[in-house]
Amino acid sequence: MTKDATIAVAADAPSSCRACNSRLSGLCATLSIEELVGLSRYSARRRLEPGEEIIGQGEMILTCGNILNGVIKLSKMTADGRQQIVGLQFAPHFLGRLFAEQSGLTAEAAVESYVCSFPRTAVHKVLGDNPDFERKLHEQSLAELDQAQEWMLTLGRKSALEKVASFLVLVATEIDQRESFSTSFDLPLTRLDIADFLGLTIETVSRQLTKLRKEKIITLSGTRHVNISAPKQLMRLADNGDYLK
Amino acid sequence: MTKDATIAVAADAPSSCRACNSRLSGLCATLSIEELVGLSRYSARRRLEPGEEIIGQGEMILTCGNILNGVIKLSKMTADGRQQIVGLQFAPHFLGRLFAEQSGLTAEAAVESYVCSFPRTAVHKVLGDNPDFERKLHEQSLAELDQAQEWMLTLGRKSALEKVASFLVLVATEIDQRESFSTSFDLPLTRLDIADFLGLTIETVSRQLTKLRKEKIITLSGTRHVNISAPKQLMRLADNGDYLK
DNA sequence: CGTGCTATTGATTTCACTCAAGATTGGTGG
DNA sequence: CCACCAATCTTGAGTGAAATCAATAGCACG
Repeated sequence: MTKDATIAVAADAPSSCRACNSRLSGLCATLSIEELVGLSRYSARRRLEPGEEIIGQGEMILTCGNILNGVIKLSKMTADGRQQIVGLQFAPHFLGRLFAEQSGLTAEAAVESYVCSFPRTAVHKVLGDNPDFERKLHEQSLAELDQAQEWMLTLGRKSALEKVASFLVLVATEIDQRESFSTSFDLPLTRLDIADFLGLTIETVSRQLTKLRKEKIITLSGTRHVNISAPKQLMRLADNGDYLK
Repeated sequence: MTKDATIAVAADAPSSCRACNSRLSGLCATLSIEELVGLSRYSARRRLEPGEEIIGQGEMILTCGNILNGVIKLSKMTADGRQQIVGLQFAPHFLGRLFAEQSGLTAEAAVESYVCSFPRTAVHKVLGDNPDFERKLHEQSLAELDQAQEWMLTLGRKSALEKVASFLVLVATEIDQRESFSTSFDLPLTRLDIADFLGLTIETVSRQLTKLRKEKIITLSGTRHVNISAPKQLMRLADNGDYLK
């Protein structure tokens, strides 16, 4: 293939992919133009309402895809209905287990979200041909494992106040791809979701937020918007709360 | 290569690999004889005392390897010294992050253990050449993620009694490669380790074990040996404890 | 057999949960 | 535009499960 041909083909990148963050920094960055075109033939952009389910615990996995925008929560339930959120996924995360038949957890939109989804089989094909793709996917899985293990420390060993601080730091870090730490943002979760993520009750979450507000570490406007006025203190509290009781 | 040559080479499998479970069902099952011979040149069998550290949180990752025997605990600590065990690894699990420079956690032997370790660089070489190897490693990472997420549910939403039951079920399931559920085994962890795994204190762990003993679900001999007399009840309790208060 | 470590048991405290009102909020229709 | 409504969130009072503090008991080692 000549250099000119390459440029000509590059111009043929699917229009929907050109402005996409997954193409820039996500999984799609590992794809050739040909693979991208091939995949995009089967792709579907989908809008998800808050609370709308992508897949339920125990269901067959038929699709996978990139988060374009929004926040997806992954959760598990006990037999008697207690719920735990085991992961929050932000753009441009790739969703979907390519090697499993059944989903071990429920994935649903926490807020209005957009995903670019593919049939599992189409992605499977790329996986065999493109080692970079599998590598990137593998690295993403390992990053997810790191986050899960970090969160185990939070769930098992931190106080309620530290848990809420840890949650705010997590959201501040992940909510906006363009910033490494946002000091002003809307919470992507309701109080109930936050409680299910932290292993607490909504009342306890509310009390800890009030405490952070009274300590002038954050300000709240409405029920969703957070301003972090003392990021350093919040981060210290998230790691271990011994400087403030 | 002729068939005879293949057989001749097969006979040349390193003697230390012939009886090894990793070769049978672990990561080494994906290696060719040549790769196996190549790697085994750099491999070292190492004995670990209980409590002996393989790598500490924040240290450089220089080696990786298979667990031949024993149990390795992975843990994290907060700035002020609270500890959480974030994973237990049994044979023939492969240990070591091949894509990270620094370890995010501490890995140490819970009981006397044997590992077959390699320089990271040697394994990295195989990784580039052998897609099956990366696939297997990736699948192992995903299994680890599943376990971590399952444990998040345990940490966040289960009572102390349910947590201890969940731990016993986990050990019964993993301790012996030859059995899918052992009803008689030695605990690989001290009470302190169990507490650090479950996000509890040693006193609470002890009280819950006593409760299980009094309910005739388990019997204890000495401080380490457990007999599960009512596996069904224990499993029910591990999922959710509403049948026994 | 001590001796030291690990585990159990008991008494008390504390933090987060439960139960119970209210207060905001944001959405809807008069 | 404003009043009302349902849902979500906050606050308060009391309870309870697990933590803490404090002995005691069991076990494994020399």
